[in-house]
Amino acid sequence: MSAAPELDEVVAARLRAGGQRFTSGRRRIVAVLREAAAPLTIPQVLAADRSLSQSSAYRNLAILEQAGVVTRIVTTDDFARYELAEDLTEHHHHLICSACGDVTDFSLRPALESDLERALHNVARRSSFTALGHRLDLVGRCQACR
Amino acid sequence: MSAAPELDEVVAARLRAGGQRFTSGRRRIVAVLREAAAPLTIPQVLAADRSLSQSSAYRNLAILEQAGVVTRIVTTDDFARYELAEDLTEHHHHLICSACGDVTDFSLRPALESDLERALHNVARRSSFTALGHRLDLVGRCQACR
DNA sequence: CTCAGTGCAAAGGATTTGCATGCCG
DNA sequence: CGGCATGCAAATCCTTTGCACTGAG
Repeated sequence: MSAAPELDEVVAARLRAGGQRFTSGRRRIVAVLREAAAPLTIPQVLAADRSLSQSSAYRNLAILEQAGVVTRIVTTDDFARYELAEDLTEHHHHLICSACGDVTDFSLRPALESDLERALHNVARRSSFTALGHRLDLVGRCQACR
Repeated sequence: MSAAPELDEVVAARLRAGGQRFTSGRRRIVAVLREAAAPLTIPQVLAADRSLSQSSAYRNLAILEQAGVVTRIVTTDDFARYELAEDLTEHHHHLICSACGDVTDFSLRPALESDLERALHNVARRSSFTALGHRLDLVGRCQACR
């Protein structure tokens, strides 16, 4: 056991709000994602905790996503990746390798970030969209795929 | 409106550069994408031009992507979407509906856009990544999905 | 003629689902 | 006890591929 006992509480609360339980399988998934430095594919999640079963992992990640606990991202390969929701960690962006689909995190200068935020708010207001958030990815080649 | 005959020439040139031909099937796909206001799924492309066959559409879009003529994007649903490459149109961003996966285009104030560009360049330089471009999406709900 | 491009049908593969069983509340 | 969660295996469905044929050069 380690850090952030509060994370578990927030997660439990969000699940409860959706009429869902914070079962041990879901707990283990959240634990894996918390330790990860970047979004993980489901095979990676399964590899990180062999006691998880594939179908339950898929099912539980879908439920955790609905509960607003995790976010699903899709890059260039055939695997979806999951990470903890931004408000459970910190706002950040992704460096995506266009060759292998792998992902690394990065952040922007706060000043620029808030300019961006403001501009996007205006865009959303002018459109018929209800904005929920934004996503900024830097696309390139990772060292391995260079 | 009519036409940009020059678009065809650029496309032909890029295909030739990769040792590929600009066949009629590929020509029809490019025509469909040129008319579209937003990225299209392959079913949408096929519906727009019934003379296209599914497997060739998949194959040709993959080839057009390699040739740098189109870009493949993935949103939240199960369908990949394609649009003409940015340098064949104009740099723009996407409003993505998190419910149905549909996409609309938008642009940013040029000043902000270039600040962003600069910042991302720095990020890339500091990482072990070779930057190829960036992607900024606004995620929300479209009018239809609420 | 040759070989890339095409279309059909069948295969591939990540993700989803049916069903019987186990466990939390 | 009742119902949701789980795990296995089978089904789903977008996408890819094998193969025979056609057409451009």
